[in-house]
Formats: sequence, structure tokens, C-alpha cells
Amino acid sequence: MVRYPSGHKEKTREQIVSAAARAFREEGVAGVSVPELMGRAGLTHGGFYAHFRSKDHLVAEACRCALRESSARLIETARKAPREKRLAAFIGAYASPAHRDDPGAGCVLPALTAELGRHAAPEVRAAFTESFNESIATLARALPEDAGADRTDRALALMSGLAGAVMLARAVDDPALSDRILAASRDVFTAAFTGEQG
Amino acid sequence: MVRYPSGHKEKTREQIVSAAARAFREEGVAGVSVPELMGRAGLTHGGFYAHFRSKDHLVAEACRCALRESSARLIETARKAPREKRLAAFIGAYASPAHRDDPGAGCVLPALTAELGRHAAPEVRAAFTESFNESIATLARALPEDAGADRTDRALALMSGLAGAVMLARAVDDPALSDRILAASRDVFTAAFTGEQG
DNA sequence: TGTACATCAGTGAACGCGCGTTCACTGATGTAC
DNA sequence: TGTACATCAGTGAACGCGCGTTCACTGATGTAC
Repeated sequence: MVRYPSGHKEKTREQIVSAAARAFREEGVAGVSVPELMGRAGLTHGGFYAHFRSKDHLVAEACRCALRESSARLIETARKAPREKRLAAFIGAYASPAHRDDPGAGCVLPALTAELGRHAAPEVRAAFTESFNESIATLARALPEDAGADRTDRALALMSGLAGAVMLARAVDDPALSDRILAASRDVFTAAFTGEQG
Repeated sequence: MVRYPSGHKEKTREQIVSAAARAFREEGVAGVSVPELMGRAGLTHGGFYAHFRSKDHLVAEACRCALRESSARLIETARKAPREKRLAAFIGAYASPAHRDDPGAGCVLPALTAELGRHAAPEVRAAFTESFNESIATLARALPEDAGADRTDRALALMSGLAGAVMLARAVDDPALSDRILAASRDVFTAAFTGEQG
């Protein structure tokens, strides 16, 4: 009764979502067409609507996928550092040239936030907000308790700073300035958000 | 010899640039078509290419115009505060609900940076970088001298933080969370970048 | 002073193109007998 | 065991549309005589 092995269609669907998550971060949602997306997943465009009701529905799912995946990756990196230096390791990995230079595998925030703020369908905004809240909660748990302000408040400010830095470092024309934006943000935010100097 | 008063064409050109500067910040560069732009300036689309060689050339000019205009506006706001509180006033005005809710009149950075980092023509990136450097220089002059790190470095980190905060506050689905992002950023960055508490 | 002409900012129909989406079709496979 | 059939993930031509851009034209005005 099934011509393809069971679970084949689900696997294809996941491949499309995964290709989309990368492509959207690289080129923006408006910068990737459905035919190009399906091509990246090794398919032709006609089959798209057997998997998703519309491009917007895929955007919502790819957004969720990308935010979780990139959070997981960054947390993994931080875990490799000794306990006391994990926050500094996270800041260092986030505001790094490697992250700047590989948006497709990086955090959604510097890549897609501005576009989602303008044109996203309600379900996309909801997916974005939900995943953003999860990331903030994780980051808040990594912040030291001893400072004056609420941990969630500090996590929101730090996340804003890091996302802004990577976004600016990607847009600027001058490689030295780009590196400097990252280095300055690493130093200043590490000093401000951890007890120790970065 | 001239059917329109002298300087008429230049005036029209400025109106197009000004309309574009607002429209691009509101809708993104890709989100505004040439016909829509010309409509906003009270013209029809056919005349566009008598003023600009291409849409990209207008983007470069509108970008420069918007960055300077929004810098000037924010500096003006800060000037109204007493000398010692100007930096706090700037931070307060930047990370404000009013700024979040009026992107068309606001700073270019939270609105267009991500898109320019991806798709911008070389002349657009150059215009962006040049104007960004001017803004950073102005902001650096407003920072206190006494802290450890270089003033330009601190200006880069602060600008990243503020741009990221406004961008995130615009994208998030939940009004309370949006307000909190702004308030947390105001408090944390004021404490970190001025000597005093915000 | 009155008329014919030159100027040129702005008009709007038209172009080729790629978009998101639809749909009749294909063809490899598991099942029925 | 061998053949006919049903299934359905994936194919690719086609749709209407709006994009950036081009271009022959319009029409209000200043100038020439």
C-alpha cells in the first residue's frame, strides 16, 4: 500500500524544513522562493503544497526549528567550558567571526528578526515569540544571581546586545570595523554581564 | 526655457528620497516597489528613472538620508536634557515605545541592517558603513571618559545593544514582553554605560 | 501685444521575468489473486 | 510464482500577478519674433 518506506514523507518534510531554516537565515524569507527551497531539498517545486499549506506555514515551522537548533548548538559550545566560564564562553561564541560568517547555521535573531517584525503572518510571529522566550529563559538561568537587576531583564538586554552586534558586523562594509564590533561587544558585555573580565 | 520654477526637479528628487527613507524603514527595501514609492511622493512610476539610475541608487541615497536624519533627531532629543544626563536621555529615547512604534521616523539600524547585510549593492553597503561610522563617532563623544574600555568600543557595544532591543521589541508578539525588552535594555545599558543609575 | 515654437518634468502603456500556487499526470512499489 | 491493479510522493506545465525598467508621448510654460 505504500510505495515509499513508511515515514518517507515525514522525512522529506523534515528535509524541506531543515533546508528552509538554513536558507531563510542566509537569504531572508523574501529572498528564497519556493522553487529554490525545494531545489535545495533535492525536489521540484510542485510537491511543496503536499507538505505545507502555504509558504507562511513553512516559515513558522522553519523559524521554530532554526531557533531551537541554534540555541542548542550555542549551549553545547558553552557546556564545553568549565562551569564558571560558561556565560563568557557563550558570549564569545555568539559574538564571533565564525557566527558572523555562517548565518545559515547561526542564530535566527540577527538574521530574521527585522523581517519578521514587519511582514510575518500571525502564526509566524507566535512561533518566533515562543522560541525567543525559551532562549531567554535558558540564558537567564546561566546569568549570575548576585547582580541587582532581575535575571530575565538582564538576559533580555544581553540577547539584544549580542543579536545587534552580529547583525551590524554582517552589514558593515569594512572587515576591520566588523571585527571590532564583535570584539568590543564581547569585551563590554562579558564585563557587564559576568562577574569576571572576559 | 524652464516650464517649472528653477530647482523644481531637485525638490522633487528630495521628496522621492525622503519618502523612500521613510517607506524603506517601515516596510523594508524589498517591501516597497518603485510604483508605490513614487505614489507616496505624489508622482507616477514612469518618471523614476529621470531621477535615479536604478532602485539601488535610490536605496543608497535614502539610507544615508535616513541615518543622518534619525541621528539628528535623537541627538536633538538628548540635547534637551541637562549635560550630565544626556547619554541617559539618548538611551531612554532610543529604547522607547515611541521609537519602536514609529519605524518610519526612527533609526535605520533596527529596521534595515539585516536586509542590507544580505542583499545590498556595494554602493549601498558603503553608504551605510559611512553613516554608521558617523553615528558611532557622535555617540562615542557622549560617553564618559572614566571607564576602562576605549570609548569607540563602548559606543559600538551600546549601539548594538540598543539596535537589537528595538528590533526585538518590534518583532515579538506579546506587548508586555515587547515593553519589557525596552525597559530592561534601558535600565541595564544606562547602568552599564553611564556612571549613574537610569 | 499676440502667436508659433522649443523645452522637459512627468505620464502611463508595455516589456520580460520570477513569484506563489494549482493541477493533471507519472511511475515505482506493495497487494490481490 | 507471475501478472494486473491501486496507491500516492513527487513532477512539471500553467495560472494570474506585481516587480524593475523602458519609452513614446503629453502639456504647461518661457522665449522668439
